[in-house]
Amino acid sequence: MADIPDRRARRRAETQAEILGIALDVMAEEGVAGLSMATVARRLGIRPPSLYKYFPSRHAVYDALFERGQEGYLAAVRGPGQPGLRGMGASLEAGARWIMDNQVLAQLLFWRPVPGFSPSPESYAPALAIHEHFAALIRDAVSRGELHPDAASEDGLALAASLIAGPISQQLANEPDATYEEGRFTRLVPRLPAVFAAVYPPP
Amino acid sequence: MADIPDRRARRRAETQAEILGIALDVMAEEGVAGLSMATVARRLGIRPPSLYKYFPSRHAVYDALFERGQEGYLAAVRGPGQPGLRGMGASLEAGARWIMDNQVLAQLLFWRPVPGFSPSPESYAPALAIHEHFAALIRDAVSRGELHPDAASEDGLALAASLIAGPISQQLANEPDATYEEGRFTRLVPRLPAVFAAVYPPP
DNA sequence: GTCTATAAGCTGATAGAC
DNA sequence: GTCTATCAGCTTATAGAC
Repeated sequence: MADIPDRRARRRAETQAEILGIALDVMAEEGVAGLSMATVARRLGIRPPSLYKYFPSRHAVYDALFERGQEGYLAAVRGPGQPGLRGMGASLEAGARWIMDNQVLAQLLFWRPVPGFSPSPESYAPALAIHEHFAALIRDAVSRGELHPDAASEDGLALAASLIAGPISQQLANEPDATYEEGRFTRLVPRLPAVFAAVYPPP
Repeated sequence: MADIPDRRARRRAETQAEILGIALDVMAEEGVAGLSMATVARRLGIRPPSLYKYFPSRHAVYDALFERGQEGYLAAVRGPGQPGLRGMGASLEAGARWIMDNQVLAQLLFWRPVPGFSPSPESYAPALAIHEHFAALIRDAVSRGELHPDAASEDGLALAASLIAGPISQQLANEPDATYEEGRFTRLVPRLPAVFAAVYPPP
């Protein structure tokens, strides 16, 4: 008998995951801000009121997607697991690929397309881990003598974040349908470590 | 008698401009995608149907704003009118300031926040002039021996566009309320010509 | 947990009198 | 050119029966 609540919780979690998947589909078709609870309910095959048993509001759906997105992006940039400047390049490329494969989530994470929605602190937490991941890679590259120590300064980190945001932002806005390989701007991503090293050459 | 149609046309153009101004206010408050014709009409003090005498659809309002934005941004980057690498820096800074001062228009221009809206070819035309403006500045810097000739290649232009898009995108998403001077990312803009020159040093 | 029913209000857009 | 009236439909969200 004790496992029945577990099964219920599992079913519930599965339904919630299904709802988030449908929500992503709707956002891909109608725009990130065009998410409608009624549309999601229709596609899931339930009535709109029943949806509110799983998510108390539309914003709660956005918040869950925001968290899922942050965790997906964090996992992507952590994936390569190589050290130093080479590791930075691998992380940037993995992150760029994840963004091109998850454009809707990326818009939710990196732009502000939904009026009135701000992520909850819990959902925002992985963003800090992402920042720390790149900071650690840069510190590692500095200690290996691949970069000038100033690269690990606040300005250096801001520049690194901007270097990756640039091509990604251009690609999403101008050629959203291109693959990572085809993209006129994603093609620049492998060059970014060299750009960064040119700005902060080792002493 | 012949001037009466002119006066009518002028009044009409004034009303249209007023409508676009109100639309910008609404978008600033409700999000770019949250523009509502009824809200604009209410604030202008007319009934919603009357609005359709000035703009045939909601998309037409977006299109007019898109064009106004492109022209404003073009005027901003053309403003400095200095040559070479120094001129590139001045244009980038002027463009970044314009964007921070016109964030709603910038979102419409550089992101894709409105599902189903694509600018008409006429409204998109100034974008080509903007591209050509920066291409000419880079060619000029090359001919002055400030940059390697490769800077004027397609990849070089894409990199230049990405270098400016990066800090701007980060600033808008992470610290939209900061001024140009305060911003953690806009602060990087004056360094961008040097970054570009470090990637394409003269031979 | 899902349903019916419904609230309360919004939307973009149009017809036709004045 | 602006108005009233209205269409046809949508929205988020809730109450309460089953």
